[in-house]
Amino acid sequence: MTKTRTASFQAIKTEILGKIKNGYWNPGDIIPGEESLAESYGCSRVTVNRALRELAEEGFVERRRKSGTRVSLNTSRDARVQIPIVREEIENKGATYRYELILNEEVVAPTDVCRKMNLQKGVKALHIKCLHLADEVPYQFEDRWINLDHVPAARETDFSEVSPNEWLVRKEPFSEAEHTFSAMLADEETANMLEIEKGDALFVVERRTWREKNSITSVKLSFPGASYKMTTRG
Amino acid sequence: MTKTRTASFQAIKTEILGKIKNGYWNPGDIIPGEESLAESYGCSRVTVNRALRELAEEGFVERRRKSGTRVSLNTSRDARVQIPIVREEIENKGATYRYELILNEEVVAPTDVCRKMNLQKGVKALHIKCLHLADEVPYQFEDRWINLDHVPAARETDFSEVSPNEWLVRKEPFSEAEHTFSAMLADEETANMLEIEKGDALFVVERRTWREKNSITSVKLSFPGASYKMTTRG
DNA sequence: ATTGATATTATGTACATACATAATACGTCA
DNA sequence: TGACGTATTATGTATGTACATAATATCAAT
Repeated sequence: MTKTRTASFQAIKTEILGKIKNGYWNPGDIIPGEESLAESYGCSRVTVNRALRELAEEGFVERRRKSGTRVSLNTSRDARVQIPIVREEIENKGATYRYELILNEEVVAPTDVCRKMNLQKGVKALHIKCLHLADEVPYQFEDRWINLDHVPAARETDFSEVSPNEWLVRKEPFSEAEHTFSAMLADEETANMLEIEKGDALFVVERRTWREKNSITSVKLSFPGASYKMTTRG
Repeated sequence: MTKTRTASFQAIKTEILGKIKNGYWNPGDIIPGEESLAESYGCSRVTVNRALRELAEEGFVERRRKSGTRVSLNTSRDARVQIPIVREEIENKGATYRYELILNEEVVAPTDVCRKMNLQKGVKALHIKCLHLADEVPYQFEDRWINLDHVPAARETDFSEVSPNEWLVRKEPFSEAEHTFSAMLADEETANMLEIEKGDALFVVERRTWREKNSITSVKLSFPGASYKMTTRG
């Protein structure tokens, strides 16, 4: 058992993580208790506790009272994806952002939208279509529905100036969201908008947004598959 | 300022999060210091510290010494994606998993693979292609390269029995990975393998795996875009 | 044997306290 | 005015202590 000089929870974290990564402890193995680790690292149990707690949050170990701490069996991988605001994504690439409103009307929501947004059948909702361009090249086509019951202010908003996404982010900053990624072939409308061929590949992100169980918006974002990639960090 | 009865860091977390979500504190606002919160919640500063620290980790607030804690401007959204092992993904759907090895040869890696895996030009690597089926229907086509310098044991492994992914997960459980998602059109080989048409949409996950800066493997996983969706939790 | 009460144990949380550290504010000196 | 050192301040971390809680182990009663 190696002994470290300093006794910071960070150092202990990396120390333990190292032993996990280099196979000193294998998946499924039980690692020593907090008390005993504290002693061998020459620090208090609380410090070891924090190190182990964070390692558990990060998925390296699993902890159970009475049983102890064991190295995770690590069956699935967790990846964090950052889903930026289009404008920032484009500007970060050094390109000029432009936004174009295509459609903005209050209509009865179709069945699939009602289902996704938990709407009563026959209820009207705000339907918005718009296009985001990078250096005048179509970058993302957005097809959105907004629940007017929970976001009535959307009715009086001029979406030819602000994109609905940025408006909503400011209006409902801390809503919950679910994202779905998929690939599909471009239909005629989307192809026209993105200036690609019908039948080209699309990378599609669908996002549903809620605030305290109340559906706020549902949006389908289409990217030209040939040029778009989404990468995880870490 | 509402006063909670119990003084647990969890309760304080939800209390503060509530005030952020319902707009009592807006993005950019500074929230009271730990000391003052501790007093108003009737607990110690350490407890408030933990609540705020976790809120910061979760992205709701940003903290800086001396300046204090402020509500995040929340410009981009973070989503966590779970990338499961194919076999488990299929079995969790209640389908029967089958695996088929298509190709397994040690050859000179092409330029793009060398670049991705940081290999010397002209170096040999292990090239594996295989297919994962759910109830005998092709589900995922896998095209993988393994760095034999860092995983020499792969040379003597019989990949007709174990899939390379599962073998690697057991061999190198805590490696780092980078994932890239994209959409493309199926080429002839992939279409044949997945029993779809050439030109159909593919959802593609590319994963590069490292262990302490050493490239281990690089894999391209292709799913029929029409049937595959990947969804985030939380 | 099965059940149920009880002891044991490892982790989980809380607190008072102390010191560390980063960033800002401020006042002095040139 | 501007540069630089110092005080101030809010967060960051560490420790000893205490009690809470969940899960297992143990043992007695039926």
